[in-house]
Amino acid sequence: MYSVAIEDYLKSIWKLGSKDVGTQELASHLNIKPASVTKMILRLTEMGLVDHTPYKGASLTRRGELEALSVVRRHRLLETFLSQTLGLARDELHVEAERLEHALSKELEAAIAEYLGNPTRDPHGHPIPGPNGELYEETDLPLSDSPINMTLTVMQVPDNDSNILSWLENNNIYPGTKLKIISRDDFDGGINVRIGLSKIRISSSIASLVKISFEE
Amino acid sequence: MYSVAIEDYLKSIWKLGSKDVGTQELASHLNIKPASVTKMILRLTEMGLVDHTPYKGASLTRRGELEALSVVRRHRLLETFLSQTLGLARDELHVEAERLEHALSKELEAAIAEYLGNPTRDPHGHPIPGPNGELYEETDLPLSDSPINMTLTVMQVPDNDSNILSWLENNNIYPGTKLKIISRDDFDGGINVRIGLSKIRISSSIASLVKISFEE
DNA sequence: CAAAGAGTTTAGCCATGGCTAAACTTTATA
DNA sequence: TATAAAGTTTAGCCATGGCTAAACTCTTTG
Repeated sequence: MYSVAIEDYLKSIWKLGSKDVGTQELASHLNIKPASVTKMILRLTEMGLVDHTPYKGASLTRRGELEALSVVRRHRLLETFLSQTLGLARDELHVEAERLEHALSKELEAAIAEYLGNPTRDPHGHPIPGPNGELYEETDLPLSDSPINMTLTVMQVPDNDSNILSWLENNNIYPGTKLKIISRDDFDGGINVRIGLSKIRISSSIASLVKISFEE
Repeated sequence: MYSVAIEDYLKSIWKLGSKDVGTQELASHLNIKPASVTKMILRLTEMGLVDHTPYKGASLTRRGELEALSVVRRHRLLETFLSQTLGLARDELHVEAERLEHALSKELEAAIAEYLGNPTRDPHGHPIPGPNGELYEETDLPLSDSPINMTLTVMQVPDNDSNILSWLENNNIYPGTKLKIISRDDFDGGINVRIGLSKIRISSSIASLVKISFEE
């Protein structure tokens, strides 16, 4: 079993993409100083969880990736569980899962998954990796890049910013919401959207965090 | 927020009673060497959580006691929650709660307590301290010291030994079970008990871990 | 009541995972 | 293309919380 710190590093590298991740980028994501990151990356490399090219960046090995997926699975199962059982609001889930994920045994993970009926999405719409790291193909697209005048279904909202989340919630934007882009403001990429009867404006930075699909 | 290690020390001292706890006793309870315990006890004393008399032992200050009760509350709420929601067996609960208890926020603790209807006993029958450390008077008595030929109600079983727990469970002994002591073996304190239609023998060491009441 | 034994503490070591300051690479720019 | 800026690494420090070996204190017992 890996330490909390190690699990957090792997999860962060995973979230920051499949490319080589820079020391600084990782450091700011983890709220840690770059020098500390370098040191830990060396240890993770030693452990075979990460590949590191000095001055270039780090990426997960297959083993590291599987471990990261396991952490992500626990996190998203916990969010789903806390939402279902306790009815926590979408913007409270992340923080709680963030700590509990490190204390979840394989057995409890399995019991929760079964209780929930092996869900494939968490309450933010994020895909939940399978018990062996299986992750289905993502086809959801950023709202910011979506075509105008089509009915879109919100599939994913961000999980880690409770301000954004409660703003979205207050505007009835969450997985399942149907909406239509009416127009796009060329100067800054903001979009004007119709949801049911109301019209709202969504800034481009937020629109890029919301993912949609065209499916019914 | 205190570290996992500190929370474990406080909980252990609390469990080992209100008297001064010796270094060795604490060490074996925590699976740690005595020298390490001494060092930590000094730190806890520094922090005002423990009173320590060199070569005598340590006991909790009021602040330390409140913190210990908070950990115990989280542990027992979690056991109750995992039992209710996921239906985990009584002998699986302890191990899981043992790790989760350190990752539970005040908010989640409150949400769980409310969901459960503010229970006062966990699935092993142990009293759950209130949110401010309130603990009601214990009146349950060890089965080993109980009178013969009276109908007794099992109130508490141990939580930390899954072997004993599953043995008890297999013999239908858990909180709520009615039983009657038929006779006591003088040579070793073992007792013979009737539960429903069956008769079984319970060794004195196990009988001392089961607590009963005379109430209906 | 002195010495052995049991229990406790001290001293000093180690791994983990942070930090700052300084050195070193790489990249971008004048 | 030399140099400044930006990013990365190294060196060395610290706290936490373990460990062993040795010293110390208390209690027990011959």
